[in-house]
Amino acid sequence: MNPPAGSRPRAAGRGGRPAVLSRERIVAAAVEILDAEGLEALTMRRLGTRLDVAAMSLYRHLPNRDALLTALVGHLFAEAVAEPVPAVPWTEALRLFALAYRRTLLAHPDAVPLLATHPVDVDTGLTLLAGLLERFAASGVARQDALTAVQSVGVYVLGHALAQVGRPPGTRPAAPVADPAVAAFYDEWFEAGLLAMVTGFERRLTA
Amino acid sequence: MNPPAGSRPRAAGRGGRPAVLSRERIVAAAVEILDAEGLEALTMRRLGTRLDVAAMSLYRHLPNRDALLTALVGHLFAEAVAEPVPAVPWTEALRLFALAYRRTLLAHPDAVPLLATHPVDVDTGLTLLAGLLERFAASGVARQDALTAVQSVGVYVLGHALAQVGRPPGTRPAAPVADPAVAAFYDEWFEAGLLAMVTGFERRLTA
DNA sequence: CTAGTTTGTGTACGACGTAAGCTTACCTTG
DNA sequence: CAAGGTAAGCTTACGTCGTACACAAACTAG
Repeated sequence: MNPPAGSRPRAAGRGGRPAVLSRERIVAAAVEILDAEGLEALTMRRLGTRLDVAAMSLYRHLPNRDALLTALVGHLFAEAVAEPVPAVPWTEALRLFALAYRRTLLAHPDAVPLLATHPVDVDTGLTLLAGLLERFAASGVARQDALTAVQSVGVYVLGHALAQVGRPPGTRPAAPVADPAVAAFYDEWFEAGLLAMVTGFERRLTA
Repeated sequence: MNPPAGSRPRAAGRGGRPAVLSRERIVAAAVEILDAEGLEALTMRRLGTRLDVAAMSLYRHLPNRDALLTALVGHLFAEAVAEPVPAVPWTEALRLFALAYRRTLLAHPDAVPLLATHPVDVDTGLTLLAGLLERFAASGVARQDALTAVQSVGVYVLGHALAQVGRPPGTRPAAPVADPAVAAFYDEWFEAGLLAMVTGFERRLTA
């Protein structure tokens, strides 16, 4: 999926010093730091060190730290909904979306507050969700109603993940909630809320 | 509700310099700064200035900034669910909770990311929601099911508010979304998701 | 070789959270 | 009233953060 290590992203423009950095490389390194050490460790200097580069060099590719976080959010959201949507009824597709989104969020617990704070660009989001929206269209559900259902579920998944990964203060290790009983509790709660919402929409949107 | 301005919170202990500060006064000032100038402006120095006090004085009442934010969250959540719960069926009480919670969140848009990041202490939260939970009990709904429903709705409300107040970068004024068409869009979306969830739970929890 | 262009670097500034020790203003005891 | 105790607020200082600005390096085109 990546070019062989050692190759360099060739700029489109003509001359100039060859770039050792790129937006993607920066974002990927940011995700690694985030997963390994948490949000507080994700500073420009630390990220520079990780990439063997001065902190200021990052600003050639991103206008500021907030843009980095936004890019990171987009990256993770794309990862979450990357799988193609199978040809199933929209209720099932909606469930699959919720599960995949949640799986990604829980795989990157320290990113969840970022998803909450830096909303995914709406146009980008809708493009990524085109496959899902098509399942609604295939059943004759109006686009507006489909958007409402998808957004509502998305918002529920994010909110639920926030509740699950939220720790009192800055408890770092951010234990992956090794305790299986706790995990089961959240799983069941998640399922119940999701089921309620999906069946609620199903009743409303099917004639 | 407040003692006449000028009175000072008398400490319980014996001697000592009279306190001009108190946790409540600090939290109240923090809310004012947050509403007027946003989260970024809510620094310890700025808060000190607002209270005519050195920044370090705040640390006599709070261990660190994060504790301030947590206290602020608790304050707002309590404000949100302060109203007594009327003797209505749980489906209606659940709707009322959702509306009141959302109203508070939208009244303090810059606090929404904080609510997302600093979870309300669960025991405190359940105490504040006792009236609501009692409506479920009155209909014979098991406590566990009631908790699931309430938490699910709470999570949905918060997630929805995040989506509504979330701005691209650090767009400050944080316009109260003066545009009524935009507000109506979010209102309708909110209602649709809430209705789906409540009716979904209703079908499951009523024999 | 020279000029042009892009990328990475070094230095520096202002703001932040907050640790440590000092001062102030009250109460109690004599 | 004087002396001591004690809690609240203040001053100073440190380390870290994001990032502005001017410069050096590494390439391509002529």
